[in-house]
Amino acid sequence: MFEPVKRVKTSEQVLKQIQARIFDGTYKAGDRLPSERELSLEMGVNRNTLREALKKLEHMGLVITRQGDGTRVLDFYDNAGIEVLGSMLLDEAESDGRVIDNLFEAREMVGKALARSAALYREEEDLERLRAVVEEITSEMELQEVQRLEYVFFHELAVSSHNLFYIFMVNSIKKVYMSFRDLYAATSRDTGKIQELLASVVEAVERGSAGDAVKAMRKYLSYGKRLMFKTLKMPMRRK
Amino acid sequence: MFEPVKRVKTSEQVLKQIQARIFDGTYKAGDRLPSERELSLEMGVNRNTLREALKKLEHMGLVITRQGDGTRVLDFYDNAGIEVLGSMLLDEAESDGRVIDNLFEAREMVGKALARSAALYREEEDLERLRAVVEEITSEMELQEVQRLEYVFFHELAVSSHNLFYIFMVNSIKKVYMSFRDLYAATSRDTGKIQELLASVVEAVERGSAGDAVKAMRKYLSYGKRLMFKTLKMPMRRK
DNA sequence: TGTGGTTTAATGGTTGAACCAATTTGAGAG
DNA sequence: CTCTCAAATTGGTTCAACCATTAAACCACA
Repeated sequence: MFEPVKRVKTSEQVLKQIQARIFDGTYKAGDRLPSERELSLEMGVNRNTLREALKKLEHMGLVITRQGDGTRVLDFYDNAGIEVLGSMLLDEAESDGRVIDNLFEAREMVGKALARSAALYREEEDLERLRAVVEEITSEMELQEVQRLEYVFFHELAVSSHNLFYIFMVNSIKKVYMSFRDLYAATSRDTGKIQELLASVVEAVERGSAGDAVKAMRKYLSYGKRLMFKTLKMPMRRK
Repeated sequence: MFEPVKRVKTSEQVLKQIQARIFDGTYKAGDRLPSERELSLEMGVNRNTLREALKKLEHMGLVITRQGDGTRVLDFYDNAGIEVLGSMLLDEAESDGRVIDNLFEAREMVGKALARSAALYREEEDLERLRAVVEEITSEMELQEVQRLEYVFFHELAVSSHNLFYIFMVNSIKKVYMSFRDLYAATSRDTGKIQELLASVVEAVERGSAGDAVKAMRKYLSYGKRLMFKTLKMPMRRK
């Protein structure tokens, strides 16, 4: 199976370069970046293209731009939004396992919250969609497809909770996970077991039992976590 | 006390206009926006300026742009990231209280997770910073300043958890809350009580007792929630 | 001495026109 | 009906110029 050729836009390459310098500390918090005219000249791109990259950095909370002054680097611990985590994973400067560990802890927190809230607030139509997703999982599927359905399941849980915050948060998280999709997809899984675990979540949600839904979710989460850490040959270090 | 004068960039106004049309359904999911040349002409701005706005919309997950094809509207329930919630609040089309309710439920979930994780993983230096924030709260303070410190407290809790995901998530949430800062700041509060409630969270975190930290956090959260709903003259509808 | 006004230089914001590159469309060949 | 390829459409990039804001230097005056 071939991978689709990825065309990289110029502005995207520019973005990555500046971003890398922020993450590795070349540009520190408080520093002022060279002027747009200088930067564009140095990188050999047009000022408009460079500006596109700067705008995205600003939106991510990595820099702040003020007309007449310049573009300054922000402390990303204080300002960066959740989508930055994906970029950091790709730069893999922090890939000592700490970030992965962090992600799995968050996954647990979010998963439980979704299960609980869905059990409390789901409507009839929600149940149908949840069941449909679980039944769609088959053993002949490619791993990437199973993974996609697991995301859809989380999304449908969020929708079932009827909480806009949860819905958008799941979307944000999905983008982060997409960054290390390959790694995740390399983890072998028993699709039958996954289907079974998710089905029991749906069952509890259907009964409206928040406690059982959380328990079922925990089982599913720990199964995935165990497999992942085994694949990574990484110890589960956190409590 | 004066408010700083807000200068609105052209591209920002363009952004708002298109965004509004997406939220109110004028542009539906799947629709193709008019071409950049058309839109810029119609709005009376330069194509580059318009493109800046489109780029931001794309980054938010509201549209997708493909060279040669065009710019298409996405279903924001499936694609929008968490930062969109702020924009939706401002457009206040959904301000029937539902979103506020959603936010408070999420606030509870996040708050507890932070308290628990901080109690488990905090270091000595973290405690000092947490204490410092709590002590900084005084009764003579303006409400906006108290509010800022409450955000700082959450941020420091996230830092204490040593979980990058939590840190960035708090940053994202902060941006959402900033959108309805005025409303939040209009809620009268007993700063002494707040200080006391937060202090007991710190105390539990210091002892490393996750259970107590969560309990203390719950007290603090429900105090703020009660006040807010009273101010809004809104019933707490959700379970 | 310092307070406020003015000038100047640097920086980002916006504009306009032109051309490049990807995609879609549809007429025409087979 | 299907395939091919040229044309039209759309976003991506470049170039050059000018506008708006900011900060710093300088100056006048009390």
